[in-house]
Amino acid sequence: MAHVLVHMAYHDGAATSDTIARMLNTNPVVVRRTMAGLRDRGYVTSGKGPRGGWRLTRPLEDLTLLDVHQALETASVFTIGPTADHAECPVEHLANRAIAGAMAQASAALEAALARVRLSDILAEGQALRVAMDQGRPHRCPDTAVVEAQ
Amino acid sequence: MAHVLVHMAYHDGAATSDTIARMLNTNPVVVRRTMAGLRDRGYVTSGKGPRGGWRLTRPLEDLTLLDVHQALETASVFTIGPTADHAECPVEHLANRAIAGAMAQASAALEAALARVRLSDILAEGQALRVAMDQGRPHRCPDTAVVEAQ
DNA sequence: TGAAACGTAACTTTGACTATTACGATTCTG
DNA sequence: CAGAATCGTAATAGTCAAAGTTACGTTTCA
Repeated sequence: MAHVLVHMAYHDGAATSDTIARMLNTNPVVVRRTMAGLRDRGYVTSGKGPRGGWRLTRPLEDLTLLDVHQALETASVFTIGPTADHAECPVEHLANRAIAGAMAQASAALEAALARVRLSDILAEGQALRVAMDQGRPHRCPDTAVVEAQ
Repeated sequence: MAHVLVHMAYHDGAATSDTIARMLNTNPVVVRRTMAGLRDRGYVTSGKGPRGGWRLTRPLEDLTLLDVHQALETASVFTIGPTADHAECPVEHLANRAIAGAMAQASAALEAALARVRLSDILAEGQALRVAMDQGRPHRCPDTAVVEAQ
């Protein structure tokens, strides 16, 4: 999604779910479901009807990867974690607490790292690319020429 | 598994896959598959035949949660991560790099936190429990009386 | 020798996530 | 106003990896 938001910033007009779906090799309904999280937080707006679609409400400087992540987050970020096989076993309890503590530290580190990256920073490492996009020269995702065309 | 290893340390003789499976509410084959990772690293040994089963090869002081985690790790620890929808889109490339960087930092934090916890530390917070276990008074996982019995 | 264990391949089940279909509601344009 | 373009969302189906099962071979002890 970060990828999509960057494209949107350099794209005139709204981006339809259909267009974005092609960018992500997925389906417009999935895009709507996903973008809904961003809309709930006010980062984008959606419009119906012709000329409708999705628009950024703020510059890329004002969005961090953490913002995006939290807007989309559904479940835990980790594939591991404490279990509840025997909730009453005191050994398991203590083990779970130790593991949860480690995960909390990792989680905090992840959020801090994501918060450090503004979406505008993403292009910073690709100077040539940024210049091209600032000048309106269309950049295209392969196989989705539609996206930046128009 | 950390939970199981602690139990094993206070348990005379070997623990069979079947016994461990009951502790985890799972199946002996799954236990063997999982314990294999620990055996490969030399943290436990397995024996066949009567009196066979799993045994710790070292005291809990010499095992950290990181050791256990790395022994069992199969895939990524994260449920999120960079995609490869359009490998050739430079914007996606840069976005992926930024995300991968954040994940690497979180991953390092997780490993550091896990490394700080020795399995012997797990019982440290439950003094009364530790004393009971040190004195050989059987502690039992509910529904798995078998485990510490004998 | 026979029962107790592990080792492992093969197959099945489960569950979460993704994709699809369908249809209603809204909005723009001519 | 008609009609097409879009989003919103419920319901259903598909996908895939992890977990669970079954089956059977091998080893080891008494």
